[in-house]
Amino acid sequence: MEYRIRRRRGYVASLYMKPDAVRGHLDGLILAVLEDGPRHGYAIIEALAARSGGRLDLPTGTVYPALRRLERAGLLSGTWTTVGGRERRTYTLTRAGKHALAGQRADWNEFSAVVDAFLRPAEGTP
Amino acid sequence: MEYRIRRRRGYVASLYMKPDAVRGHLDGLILAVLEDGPRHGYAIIEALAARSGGRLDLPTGTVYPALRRLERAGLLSGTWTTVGGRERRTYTLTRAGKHALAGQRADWNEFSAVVDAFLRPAEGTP
DNA sequence: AAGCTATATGTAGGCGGCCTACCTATGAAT
DNA sequence: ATTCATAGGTAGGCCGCCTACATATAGCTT
Repeated sequence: MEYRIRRRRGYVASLYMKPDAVRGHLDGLILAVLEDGPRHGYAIIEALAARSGGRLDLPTGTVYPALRRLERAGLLSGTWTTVGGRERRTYTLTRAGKHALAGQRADWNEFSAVVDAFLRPAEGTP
Repeated sequence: MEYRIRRRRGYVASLYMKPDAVRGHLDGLILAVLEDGPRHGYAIIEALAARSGGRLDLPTGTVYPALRRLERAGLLSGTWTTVGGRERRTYTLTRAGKHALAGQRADWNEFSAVVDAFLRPAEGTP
């Protein structure tokens, strides 16, 4: 069932999407992407889309403010670089960011286990 | 790691809790509880706590409005009963509610698979 | 008798995180 | 020339959940 989070450009994506689903998990997703190495914002959005099979298609208005927030929080460090005449802000996971990512993983494991206890059992048993 | 969602009474519960985590999943949790049979609000809160090992301790101000909303939406039907001199509003899953629950399950499975792709892999491998 | 706890339901108001909608700019393709 | 992909950004708003509070009965303790 199609369940795309959000269209990057344009209007509504799907009838069954729930934009609120990422609430409280966005930071963890971004930190996880940056674990593979430094990336700039646009590349992060693409990595999120790629690794989720296109299901996670976050708008720039969601990701860019989040990156600045995470940088202010000390979890990321950002530096300006110019590639092919275009300005990029490349973000790198800090030590604190790695620590925060570990916490996000623990939180997600616990949370998803809790919800699984309610929403998983009768899944494939008609 | 302690990760309780919320205290039913009193103030803050835990340093590491994320109250926003249930966002967009609350309806599914409630519907899932009522799948086991009709229950009143207070019993639903207790069932959520019991089946989550105490990690899900939702405040009444969260659950009661949600129940009324779900009833208005036609997913639940509520009836007043008196048990031991106390008024109870007992909610039952409607046909539409069962259908919605199935949708919530599908949504959760897809969503959790997406987040797992980012937050699960390096979990237990230091 | 008074007080507290558990049971049971509810509302008003607010907070905050993400989204919508918009803007700017360059390089490449049509 | 215009459009698309790349790249970054902000302002304002929505809405879902939470906080805090209010109400009431039953049962237990002191």
